[in-house]
Amino acid sequence: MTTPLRKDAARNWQRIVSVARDLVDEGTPLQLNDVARRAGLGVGTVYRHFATPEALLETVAAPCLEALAAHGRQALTDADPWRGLTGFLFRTVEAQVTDAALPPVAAAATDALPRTTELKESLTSAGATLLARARDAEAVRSDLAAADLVPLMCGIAHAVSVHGGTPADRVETAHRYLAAVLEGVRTMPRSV
Amino acid sequence: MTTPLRKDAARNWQRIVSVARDLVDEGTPLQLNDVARRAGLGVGTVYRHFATPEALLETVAAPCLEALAAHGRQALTDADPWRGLTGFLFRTVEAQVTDAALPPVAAAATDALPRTTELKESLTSAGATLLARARDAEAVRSDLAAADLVPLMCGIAHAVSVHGGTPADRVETAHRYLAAVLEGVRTMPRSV
Amino acid sequence: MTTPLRKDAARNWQRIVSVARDLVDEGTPLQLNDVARRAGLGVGTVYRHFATPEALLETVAAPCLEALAAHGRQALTDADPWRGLTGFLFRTVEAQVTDAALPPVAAAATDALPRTTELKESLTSAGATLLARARDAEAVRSDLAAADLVPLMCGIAHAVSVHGGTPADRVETAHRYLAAVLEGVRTMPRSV
Amino acid sequence: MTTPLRKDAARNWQRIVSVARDLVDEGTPLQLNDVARRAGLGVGTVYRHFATPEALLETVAAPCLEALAAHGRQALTDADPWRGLTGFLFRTVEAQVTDAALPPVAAAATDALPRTTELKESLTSAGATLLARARDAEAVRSDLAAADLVPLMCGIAHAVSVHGGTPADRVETAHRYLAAVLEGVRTMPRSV
DNA sequence: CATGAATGAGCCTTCATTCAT
DNA sequence: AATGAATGAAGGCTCATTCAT
Repeated sequence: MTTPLRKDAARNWQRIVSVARDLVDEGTPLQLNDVARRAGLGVGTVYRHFATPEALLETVAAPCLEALAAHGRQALTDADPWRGLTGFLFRTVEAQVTDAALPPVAAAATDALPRTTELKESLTSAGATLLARARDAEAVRSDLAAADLVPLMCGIAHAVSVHGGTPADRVETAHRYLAAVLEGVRTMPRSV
Repeated sequence: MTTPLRKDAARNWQRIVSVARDLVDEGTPLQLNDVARRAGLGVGTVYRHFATPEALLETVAAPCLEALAAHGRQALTDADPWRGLTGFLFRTVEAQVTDAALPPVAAAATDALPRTTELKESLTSAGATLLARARDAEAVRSDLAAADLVPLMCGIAHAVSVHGGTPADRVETAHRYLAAVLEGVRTMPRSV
Repeated sequence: MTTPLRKDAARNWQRIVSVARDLVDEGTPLQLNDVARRAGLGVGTVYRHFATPEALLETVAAPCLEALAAHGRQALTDADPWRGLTGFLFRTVEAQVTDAALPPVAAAATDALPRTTELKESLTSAGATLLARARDAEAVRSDLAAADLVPLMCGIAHAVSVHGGTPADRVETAHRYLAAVLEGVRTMPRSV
Repeated sequence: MTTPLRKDAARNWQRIVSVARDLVDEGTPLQLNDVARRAGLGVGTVYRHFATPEALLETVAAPCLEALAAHGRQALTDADPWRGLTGFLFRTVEAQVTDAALPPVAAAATDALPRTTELKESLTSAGATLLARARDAEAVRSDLAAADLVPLMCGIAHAVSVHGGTPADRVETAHRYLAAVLEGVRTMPRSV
């Protein structure tokens, strides 16, 4: 994709992202100066790699977005449209409540990195296709639009964080909330 | 409740709250210095009345919370438990997407003012009672807990804000999302 | 003019201006943080009084501009138009080479403080009137425009600073340069 | 003079100077990092060729200084000492208001490159000789010293920049100002 | 009670220069 | 010779909060 970094630069890049990951995990707001200090690097180095906190956050979130996108592609091969859609959405909310880097990236209207935009578009389009298939199979009510999927996932993630609890609780809560929403938008009575 | 304010103090209190309301409405972050300047008062005066920005925000949100609480009390008198519950929840989400002061207050784990805690408890308990009645009437699935109501309302409000749109759009979107969730938690065969 | 400052605020204001005066005199660039440190005040205090370095510099320059403006008004009463004009211009260049705060303020296209604009306009208009009188008395060539006076004063001041020398030298050099220019723009052969 | 550069090094040198010329022309401050980026070269390469921004600026200014020096030599051959002197000075101010690289180089008390010092000395000495001849011919007042020529040219250029206007205006203004000064230092009764 | 000046930690960002690759 | 990553001092500015008047 991009020019490969020099070995030492790559090591610093990794160190920065790793420190940022830790900060995100402990709920500390990402501040580039702070990251630099913790990584034992000059501020300038951090700024060279990541022009803004958002760019760094998106980089931290990227692997998880990649994994979701991969899952999205795979879900499209599912023979059962409903199962494909719901499986994808469960994974998505799980990711959102599990990885603190995701919610702000998912909710942001504009992205700092083109790669983030690509990934988000990939996810959006996977969701849209999965939804269209489920609708074609008459498994989903017609008043659920593709444009509602991202907001709903963000909403559920937010609901979970308001609910609180341990990480394990949170995953379980996310499942319950998503199940309720899915129950509300599916066509046929069936068990999830 | 509290010691009545001297007339001039009361006027200042009003002026501060009114300025804060305007700031909230225009999406400006509440800064007490800023409020003081716009109100034509000294910072100290503002601090005397409101120890923190949160306290001021809660004061701004209070009337709306009062109204919701009143509606909650009234909903308890509804002969139809399902209608009572859903009416209350629709009002609640409407308020959240309509008044920018509410979402942060609703989602906060701790309150700056005792009055806010009272009001939130009042709402929570109204919701719990309405839910219990609906469940007793077998209108609602048993896996929806009282502790889920607030998170779900916050989640829907957040989903709406991610979705975006004009204020009117937002109300409509909030209705759709709440309708989906309610559809997912009700017991009876759907009517739409 | 403006609301009188509280006594302590006035003392800080004075201290800031005085520190700034010293910095200007020793040729140090005006930096508000620096001023704050030297004045033993918080940065915020300096920023409260002077929003930008330019505002502070203009404040430092103001007394000198006031004095020039006063001289300008007095020069208008001189019975000899040529003497009025040249006296005013000599004072002006003297000030420019004597007070390091003046050249940047005089050359700036836009001012930070309204008061500065007023003073500069006052000087400009005094110069214009003095020039018009001298021209009416046929003491000055008609191709010297009012709009040339400020540039010429700035130019002479700059020439002097390029020439260098002790402060006393500089005043003398300024006189020589101005004398040459005046010799070039006057109508009648006469000694300055 | 210097060791001849390898062909690629020479190409880089050219590229750097050319980029710097563009930056100067568009009024952008010369920053070596910036130059490197625009030239598609490493910073190190730029630093190898030009140790400081001043050295680069002087290199950019050099051709123009060379041309002036050449004109100075030629002016010495003019049969009319006054015409030789004034022609030289007109050229000089024109260059100063036309080429943004010159004023800072001309006004600097110390040079980064020996070559610059040579060129400036060449110009200074040409001016001194032209002035001496004009004085010998009694075309110029005796109180104008050789050491005044550079300051006066710099002063006029500065006056022009304070006056402002389009490039064409500026040349015309420069002519007027120089004409006034010359008028003030010449011995003969005026013709203009 | 009201005032608003003062505080200063804290964050952001730039850029001249060095030096490992 | 060329590269460009790294450095980190330096400067800019904001804002929540205190406290003398």
